Amino acid sequence: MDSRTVRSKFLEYFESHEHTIVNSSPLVPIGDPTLLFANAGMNQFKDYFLDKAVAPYPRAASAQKCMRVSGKHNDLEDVGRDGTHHTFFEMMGNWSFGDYFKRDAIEMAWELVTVGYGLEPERLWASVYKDDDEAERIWRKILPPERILRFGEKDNFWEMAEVGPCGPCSEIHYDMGFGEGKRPNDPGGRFIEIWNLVFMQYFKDESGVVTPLPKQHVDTGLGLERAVAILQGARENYETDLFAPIIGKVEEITGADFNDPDQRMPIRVIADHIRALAFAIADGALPGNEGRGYVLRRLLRRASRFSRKLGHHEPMLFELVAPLTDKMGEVYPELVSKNQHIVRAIKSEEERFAQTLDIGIELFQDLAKKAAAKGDLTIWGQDAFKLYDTYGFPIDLTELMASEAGLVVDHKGFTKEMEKQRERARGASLFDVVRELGAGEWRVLSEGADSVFRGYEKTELQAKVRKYQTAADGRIRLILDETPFYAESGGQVGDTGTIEGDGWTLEVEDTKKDADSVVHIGTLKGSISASTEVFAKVDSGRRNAIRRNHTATHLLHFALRKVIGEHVHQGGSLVTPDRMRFDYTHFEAPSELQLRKIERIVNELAMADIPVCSRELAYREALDAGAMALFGEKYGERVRMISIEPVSRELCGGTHLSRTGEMGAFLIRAESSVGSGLRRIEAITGASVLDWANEVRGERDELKIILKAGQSGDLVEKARSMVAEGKRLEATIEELERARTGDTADSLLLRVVECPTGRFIAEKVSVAGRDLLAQLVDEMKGRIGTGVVFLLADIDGKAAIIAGATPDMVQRGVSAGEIVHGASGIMGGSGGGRPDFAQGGGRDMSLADEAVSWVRDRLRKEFEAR
RNA sequence: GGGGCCGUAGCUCAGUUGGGAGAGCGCCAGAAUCGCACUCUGGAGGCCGUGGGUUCGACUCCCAUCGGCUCCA
Repeated sequence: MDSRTVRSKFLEYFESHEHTIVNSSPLVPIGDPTLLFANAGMNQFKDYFLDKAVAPYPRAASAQKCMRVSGKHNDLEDVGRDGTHHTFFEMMGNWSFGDYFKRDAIEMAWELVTVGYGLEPERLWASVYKDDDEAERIWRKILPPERILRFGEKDNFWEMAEVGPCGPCSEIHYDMGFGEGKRPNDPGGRFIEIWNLVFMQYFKDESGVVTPLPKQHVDTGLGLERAVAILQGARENYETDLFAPIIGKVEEITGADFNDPDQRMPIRVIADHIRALAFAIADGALPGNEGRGYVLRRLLRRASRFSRKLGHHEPMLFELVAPLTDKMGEVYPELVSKNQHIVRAIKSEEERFAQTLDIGIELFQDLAKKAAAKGDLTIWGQDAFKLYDTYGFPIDLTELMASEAGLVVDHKGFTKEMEKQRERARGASLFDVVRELGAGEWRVLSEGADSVFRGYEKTELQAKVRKYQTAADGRIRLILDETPFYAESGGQVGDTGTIEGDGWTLEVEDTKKDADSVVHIGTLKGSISASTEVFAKVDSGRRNAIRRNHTATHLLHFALRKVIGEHVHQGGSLVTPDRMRFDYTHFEAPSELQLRKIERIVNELAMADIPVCSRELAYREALDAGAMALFGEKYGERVRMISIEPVSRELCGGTHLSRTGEMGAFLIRAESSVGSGLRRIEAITGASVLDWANEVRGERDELKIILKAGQSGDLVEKARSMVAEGKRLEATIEELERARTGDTADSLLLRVVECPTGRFIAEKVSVAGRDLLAQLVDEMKGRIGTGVVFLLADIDGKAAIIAGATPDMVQRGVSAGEIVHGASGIMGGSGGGRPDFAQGGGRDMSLADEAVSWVRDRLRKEFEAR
């Protein structure tokens, strides 16, 4: 049975049992900051279990893309060591939202496993939580009692977090028939857990007290890779049809052999990581240096290191995208549509890593040389850590290179440094959590459904207050039964406006979403009374500006694809009343010409004054109609499609114009790079364009006046000639200064003081700059042949002092530095330098003569002494 | 979110207690050649990322900011 059949059998089975089949949510979760990547089938249903939202269907089933690379579920280090751990995998599951419970869940699972998948019942075992008699009773009707086992919290009790829904679970285990172990949960690999059924029936509060939930849910998980391995009789997950094409390609490129025990682990790692990378990138993530991007970077580097272990030093991971896409592209079409993007992202990251390695190797060789010079055979932990921490050079590579050079790495020191680094990061992140606390209790004023959004039709309406609370910063958070306020979502900022009640007004400064509720946040004038009737009014001028910018993003999206190419996809956007920001996938900066073209297309579409239609329909129906769904965005069953025919159909919950003509005008203000493969356009519409034009016009008019270009004069030509003139003048001044310095030099020659053992000049001169003074000192040194030159000049009200001594004088012990030091000290400054050339300065020019005469006295004495 | 490192000529980089901005490659011109390459000679090209501060004086020290790399969360 191939993997596709395993997956489709699962979904078809539950579909035939009244389950709604739900698409996998993207790996990159939006609207859940607690999660780096989707890591379980239930992620997208979390709000239903937490009772924050009502499930639109009583039962559901899905095959969910998952990644476990950080946090509680971190399988990264185990990947490759055995045949069962993965960073990326698919989790199949079925759910009941307050519908069926233990009996149906167990019976359906059993039927699918034995009848649907045809596993021998004799090889199956069940486990239940030690206190769950109900589950055991149900199993007893299916299995002999000796194959039903009870386990404690560790194996058979599930909780979402420290606080939240929890409950016992029951697992189905399969006896592989080989390997060690006598019964499930024994080490040795003979028994494999294939399906975990979680029965959510309790709620655990802060103090650890467990109370029954009003509604009982079921959450199950059956790992696809594991199921496929069992059904194909494979010894491990990597020997199934899911991985075979990828491994085949690795063998082809590197010449390695998966059956060679030494090469098995590297190949597993590569095959696993490429799947995680490709799927994550397809869902909108990119390798980078923080957050989920950083996880991807680490995955890629780990895979790349292992490909080097196989003796392959060129980028190769990107070539594995093709076999993966062939295998899974039909089920996950994003692999196909983003193919080019995925390949390029991976390839460029591989190249970047190669560069990092090159730099690291050089640094390592420096270290090795230094160690050798000291006769020390150790690479110290601090150095190894610096190599790792600052330059990203992998520690295992440092160790490898060290042993090749006959050196040892101070492993203890390295771990110590690493631990220090962890402590720092932990200490810092704890701080954040504290700040989140401190919001007051909710005060409930009326019961019933809340936050029905009316903002598509109206900007003001009569409403009822449901509840409110005081936030930590003293602002009020308020929820209505229905509202015209749009809550921040899909890049569009929240509305502002007012909510007026009986004797009070809330100035709404921001509107946000909490699960399905619309929270109005603002400052309160007066105090909220018991009467719940209010009048809610959105700042409609601001809203209109937002609508213009939002519709513009859709048109821009179209124009970008038309001018730059179909591979362009929206990566994210920000829509505010003042401007819009649009991130898109592309690998190089568009040319000025392309940008002008894009701008023109959007403006032409605005001038064509096309109607903007919105329609609510089923998600699948919308996709069939060719609507563009953005990756990274979570969609419900019913979606809103915004269409501007014939150029644009997008799923979007935002507020839009009714006709494109209302946009007025569209202007691109900036185009820049956000990161590799992602670029950003910032643009404005409507009156903002006029404001911009006026600003530019104002500047132009001012320039005309300043440059005296007149009404008809050519501003550019004028500016050009002025700059040229400026350059010419600078050159002339420099020449004149130099000539004057020359003159000064001539006249200084007349002021040379002759002593029996040499001569010197100590004078106050007038030059324009410090560098000219230095030149003059050099010049004079040359002219007097042997002796000392001391010059002082007024530069911007402060004294610049420079002295020089000819080499023979230096040999005789004269120090220009000491002279400058003394002279500058007199003038309230300081200075120093080399014996042959020194400079300094003073604050008080009125002491110049005093300083000069001090120098003369000192030099006279020195010359007499020698 | 918390650290570390780096921003100097078109490119790769040097710049040693704060004291006159450098090298190699590339570019331009000249010499040599029938011509090209090599070679030799000369030259152009720098707000030392940006903005503050300390100082007589900052590429150098301090603070902020922007950009790149990197580690931890």
